[in-house]
Amino acid sequence: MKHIRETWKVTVSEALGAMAREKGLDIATTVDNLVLETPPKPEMGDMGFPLFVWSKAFRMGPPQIAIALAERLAGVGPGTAKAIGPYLNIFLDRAAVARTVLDKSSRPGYGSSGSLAGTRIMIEFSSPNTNKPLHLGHLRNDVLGESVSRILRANGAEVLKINLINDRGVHICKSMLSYMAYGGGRTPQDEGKKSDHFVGDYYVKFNELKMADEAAEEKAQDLLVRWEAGDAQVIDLWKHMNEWAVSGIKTTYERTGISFDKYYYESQIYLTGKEEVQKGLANGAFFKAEDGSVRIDLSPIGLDEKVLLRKDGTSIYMTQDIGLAIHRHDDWPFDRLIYVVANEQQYHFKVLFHILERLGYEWAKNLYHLSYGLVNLPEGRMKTREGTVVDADALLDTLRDTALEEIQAKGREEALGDAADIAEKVALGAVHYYLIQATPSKDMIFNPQESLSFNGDTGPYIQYMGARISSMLRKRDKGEGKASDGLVRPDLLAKDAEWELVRRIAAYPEAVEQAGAEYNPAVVAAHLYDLASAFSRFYHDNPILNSDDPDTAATRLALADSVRNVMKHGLGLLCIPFLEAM
RNA sequence: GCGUUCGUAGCUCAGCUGGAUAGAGCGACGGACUUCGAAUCCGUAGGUCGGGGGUUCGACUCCCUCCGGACGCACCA
Repeated sequence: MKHIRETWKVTVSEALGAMAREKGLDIATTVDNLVLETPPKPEMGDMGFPLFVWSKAFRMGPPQIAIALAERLAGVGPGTAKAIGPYLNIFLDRAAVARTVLDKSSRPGYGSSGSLAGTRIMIEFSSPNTNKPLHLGHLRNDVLGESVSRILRANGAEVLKINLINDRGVHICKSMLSYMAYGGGRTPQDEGKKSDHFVGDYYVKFNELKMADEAAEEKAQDLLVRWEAGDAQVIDLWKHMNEWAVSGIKTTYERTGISFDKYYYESQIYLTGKEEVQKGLANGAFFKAEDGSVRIDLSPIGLDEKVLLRKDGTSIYMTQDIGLAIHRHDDWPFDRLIYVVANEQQYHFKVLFHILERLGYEWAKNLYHLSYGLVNLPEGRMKTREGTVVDADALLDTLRDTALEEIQAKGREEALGDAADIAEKVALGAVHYYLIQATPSKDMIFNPQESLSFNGDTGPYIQYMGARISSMLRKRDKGEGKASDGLVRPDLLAKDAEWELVRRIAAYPEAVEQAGAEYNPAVVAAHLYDLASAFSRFYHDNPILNSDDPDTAATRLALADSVRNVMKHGLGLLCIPFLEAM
């Protein structure tokens, strides 16, 4: 489909150029000046060139230009050019296009491309703290990062997914201190709790501790100092609690299908970057302030000053990130490094990227902050202090249970075999789709009930369409219907109803490409929903397996199979399980 | 105060980077199961695209300005 568009762009720009020469006009008629879009209605054609811009130069009305072009291009293909008002629209040869689309889309990798072949992209996401379990906000980060990674890979990029575990700092010490006070040496196993929740509960209990002990905050600070000094007792406890937290978090990753190629631990790298700052001081990128701290003047980007090393020489968050970025580029030279981090840190990244540029790293321009918005609830904002944070595991459990109830209510347990497993996958599809369908940069409201709804723009709806098609194909394979007596005939797909599906299948690879270029999985999500709903309409109105005519049955089943292939591929990119039945 | 960002149907979101009559879903109302799974489908109502200027043949889209929300503006991470 894409090459057809490119061909027509060249054809039309050349025709415009020829027209200009004949009229003795000097007009720049390059392909770049041509806009090609999709007409709002299928009966207007498959693609169209608006001709308004050429009006002045040619001293002709756009409709006249359209007519002149259509005459000039009579007989030129692929398809036919027609003047429709101020537009030159292209009507494709549906049977011919259907033939190639059906052929391509019946192959496994359909939707993948090489548009990013040869590029190495590092992507950092999730980056949890080890003092509490994952919550709804993390789920957005995780599915965004994982999905973008998969989309980039589908476009041919070499991707390295990394996770920076935030395993040190005062917040970690707080849960440790709380455990020292209330834990009594107990383990997650003792209490029968998922280990990250076990740790998180002590972090919450720190609030109680503060009530009981006014010096709690100071003691936490003190614990941090002892940790940095390598105090054996502190380190030992830290290791235990950290392991509990991390292993629990990894369990949730497994549950949601998130994975990483490499883990970085803040405890191991928090001292890096100091040398780099010294180098910057030496070459004049930074300066030493009167109080002895090392700073950078950010006036070139309209900001103030930023401290990079405290007067006592200790480093801060920024220092660490400078060192880490350089370290990573040495480790694995990338063409692009994407940080999937909430939008509240956009200032941090703006400064970080600028600093790296000032330090003279030309690759600094290849750093990108994939900023995403907060997830709120219909009831309002999630607040840690008010205990309104939605725990990721609990949310998935609730949705899974609701889905299971629905399966039971429909009496489909028998047909499914492992109903609990299906319910879990529906829950996952519900959450992931809901989180991914909104534009990443915007804040969003997550409505759990709505996400699980089986009709509307949801994950389960798309899963359901996939299951229905799968069901049909199973029946064909068992010999039901007349399809096996028929031939697949693409010419039967030229009617509006079928063509609607063909063009969506044809456009799918471009959606994947666009999603990759924009780092926006929502593009794929929207495409899948459109496809699913178009298919739903189609099979409601038209018999497929049960067509009386064998050729029609065979052809429509082939079309359904292609729809299914696209869904499978697309849902895979969005971390949503494809279901054969539900 | 400064910076970034968002404001589209009652609610949740799209809108192909400036083009054809601004679209979906939910909710509301009304329809469709002796037929491939009704966890579905169809129809109706609902809009001054936050307000006002400007650029353009053409603006939800670009510029300015005001209003409203969010987030930042640490020697926290």
